[in-house]
Amino acid sequence: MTTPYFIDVILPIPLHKEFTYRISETEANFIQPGMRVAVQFGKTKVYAAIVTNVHQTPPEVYEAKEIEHILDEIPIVTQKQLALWTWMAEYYLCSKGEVMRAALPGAFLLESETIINKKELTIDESDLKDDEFLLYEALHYQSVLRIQEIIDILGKKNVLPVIKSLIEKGAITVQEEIYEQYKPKLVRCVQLHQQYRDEDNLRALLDQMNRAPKQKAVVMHLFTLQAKSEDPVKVNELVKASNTSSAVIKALVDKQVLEVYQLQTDRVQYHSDSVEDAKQLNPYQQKALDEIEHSFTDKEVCMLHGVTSSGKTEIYVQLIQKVIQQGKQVLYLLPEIALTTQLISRLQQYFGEQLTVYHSKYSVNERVEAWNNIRDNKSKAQIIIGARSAIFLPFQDLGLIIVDEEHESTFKQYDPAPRYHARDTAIVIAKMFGAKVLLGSATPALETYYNAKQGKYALVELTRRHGNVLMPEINLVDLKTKYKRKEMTGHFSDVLLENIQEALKEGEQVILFQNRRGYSPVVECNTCGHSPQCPNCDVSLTYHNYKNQLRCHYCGYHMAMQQQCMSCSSTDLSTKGFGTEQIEKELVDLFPDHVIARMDQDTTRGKHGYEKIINRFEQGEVHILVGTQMLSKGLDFRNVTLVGIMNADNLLNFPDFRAHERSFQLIQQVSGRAGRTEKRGKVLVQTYNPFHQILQQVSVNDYSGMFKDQIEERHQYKYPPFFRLIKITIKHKDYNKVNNAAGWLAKSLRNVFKDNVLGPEFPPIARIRNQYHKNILIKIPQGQSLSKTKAVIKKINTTFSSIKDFSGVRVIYNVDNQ
DNA sequence: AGCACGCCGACT
DNA sequence: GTCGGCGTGCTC
Repeated sequence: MTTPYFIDVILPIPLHKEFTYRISETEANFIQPGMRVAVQFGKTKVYAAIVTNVHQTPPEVYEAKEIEHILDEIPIVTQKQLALWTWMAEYYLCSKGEVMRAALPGAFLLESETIINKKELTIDESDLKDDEFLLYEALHYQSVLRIQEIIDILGKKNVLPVIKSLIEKGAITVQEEIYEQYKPKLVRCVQLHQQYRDEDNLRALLDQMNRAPKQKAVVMHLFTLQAKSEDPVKVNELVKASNTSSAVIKALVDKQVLEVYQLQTDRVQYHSDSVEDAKQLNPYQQKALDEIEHSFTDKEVCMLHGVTSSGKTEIYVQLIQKVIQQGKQVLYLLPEIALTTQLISRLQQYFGEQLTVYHSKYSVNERVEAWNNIRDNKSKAQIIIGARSAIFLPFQDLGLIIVDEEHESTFKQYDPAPRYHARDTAIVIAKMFGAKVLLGSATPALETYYNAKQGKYALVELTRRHGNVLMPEINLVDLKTKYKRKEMTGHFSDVLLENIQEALKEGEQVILFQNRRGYSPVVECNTCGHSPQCPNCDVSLTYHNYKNQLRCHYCGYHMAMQQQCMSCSSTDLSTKGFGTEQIEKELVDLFPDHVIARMDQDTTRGKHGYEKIINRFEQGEVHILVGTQMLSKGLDFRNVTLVGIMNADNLLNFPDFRAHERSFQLIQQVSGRAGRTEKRGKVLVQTYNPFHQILQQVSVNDYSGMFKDQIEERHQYKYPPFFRLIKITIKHKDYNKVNNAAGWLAKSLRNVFKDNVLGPEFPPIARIRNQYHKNILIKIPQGQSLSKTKAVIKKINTTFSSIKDFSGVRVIYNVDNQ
């Protein structure tokens, strides 16, 4: 009598529980937590599940299914990762399955597909209906069919009844085929056939080959290559070295002189010829480095507040070097990896092959290889650089995490769950490993700076720009007076134009920032005031001049630009507001002799969209670059002396409690692009509110003033860092359902949390993709238990989902909503 | 989340 | 009469 064994697994679905499957004793001896098993779930689906626990406790109320098979030889997920997943699911109010989906490279998740086979025995065909016969016939020609093929053959969507009926009649069988996406990359290598390892045979061969000089040359080259290194000789290496065609090689293989074999190789390869020594730090950098290292003796986290181009990267390099010398891994998090090719190549120069870049745009196979290298703590995976999802990698022995530009909001995942913040999660991971965290920014997030000021984190400040370059001079331009005095040309003030002219004359480059893409956000009828709306979302359509289209930036809906008002047929239409496209057009007219480029979502589509534009600008091909947010990210252009911000007001007026902080950060970051060499850069900020506190503070680089004001406001209005936030979004296509559901939820929450529940309120855009939205905000004071709060929310959510009226209503929890 | 099951209106 | 619409409920 054998005792049964069971495993608990995480499935990649948004269900808040684990599932139990039965395994054999042999399997139980083999399976470890962190391995993948293929399991059937429900009637049809097969998933790759992650084992969390092997045990002998049978489930009480149901019969556990057996697993299909084991997918891994060794765990692909570490114990620490499993612990992290648990923490994330708990903290960010989502399921472990959702965390799993976000954490694993796509190739680790199985895809399954139903395939249909014909049975051997023949059946009475007259017994079949038309559709059934059609399918049965098709199987005579093709022994295996997939669901999609059957849909095509029968020309209708719902083919399952036909399949089911055929199974009953004994004509076909179905099976679920699972396949792994990951295929190791193989290279063809070549060696001399065994029989010629013997010297006599070899001599005979070479004599005999005198009549085939080409073939002989190949063999001789093979010897040279083998002599050069121990590594296996690749077929294409040999072809290249002996300067022949693969036909010659093939002939030699056919003659059994050579033999070809397959070898597994790493796709992720680096070729760095020279590894540079790290640069010598200047005294200020050295001092900062010493302070950081000292702080790590008693603090886990250190904030490095260093003004733009103060040389934070060199400090990171020094720290990284010390950590990898101890044999520990380093994680370097960046807000957006596509925009940081400059930084990556710099790090590659220092660390060469020890650096692994983890990129969501890499192929599934490349990501699996990076994952395995990190899990195996290979020497080429000592430093891992990546965007937020890199926190999910299977680190073995992490010593340091650097979060560069830690204030960036892209570190927070918005959709889908888990809605995690990579900076905050990084701190949790570091704790697990006993590793240190360095947060770097020129404009720290208020929360972070507050934590540093409170002594929770160490604080190191670096106020000197590298090479003593001066901070750019920031001037505010009052648009109101400029318009009144008719000193505007399009959207350009005379001051801005003069400065552009001057810069161009000096052969310098200019960056112009406008935080809105498209040509013009609103088209309005001058007769009736009507403006075209998106049919799926509650927004006006944006006019894009280049394609002569009206587009919705929320759902992608687009239509041709209308010549007449859709409401009153008047042809008197005008445009309101402006975007990057319009700025670009105005520039082309104003500076016909100069090259102007635009960088925004519309122009950077495609794989190397960013790089192309950035390269052109770097090479000096482009004189003026117009763009959105994207421009603010760590680009290092030597020749830019002027930065213009076309309109600061639409940043400041954003309806969000972080709008002011964000505006400060953004303007400061964009300004940082100006004057990175001896010549002092200049920044012109056009605004209707030159006396706005934030703009005043930006103009004199007064971060601490901004911090003081903003933190005061946060305190007064009960926002982070004093209160934690959980935003709840209720979504459904039915307006009334959203209203009722949100009302019910808010009322239940208010019973417990009283005044700390805000809303429900419709967001500024209440309908997106035909779904109505309504938000509730929960504020959690310091001292109120987070876990208890979340337990209450979970309980209310359970009750909510059991109410029939609210079925189909989606409720989204966003913890620490940004 | 999927996906099957089950019950009601538009067509061969 | 079927096809296919999407509401409901379950998944070890």
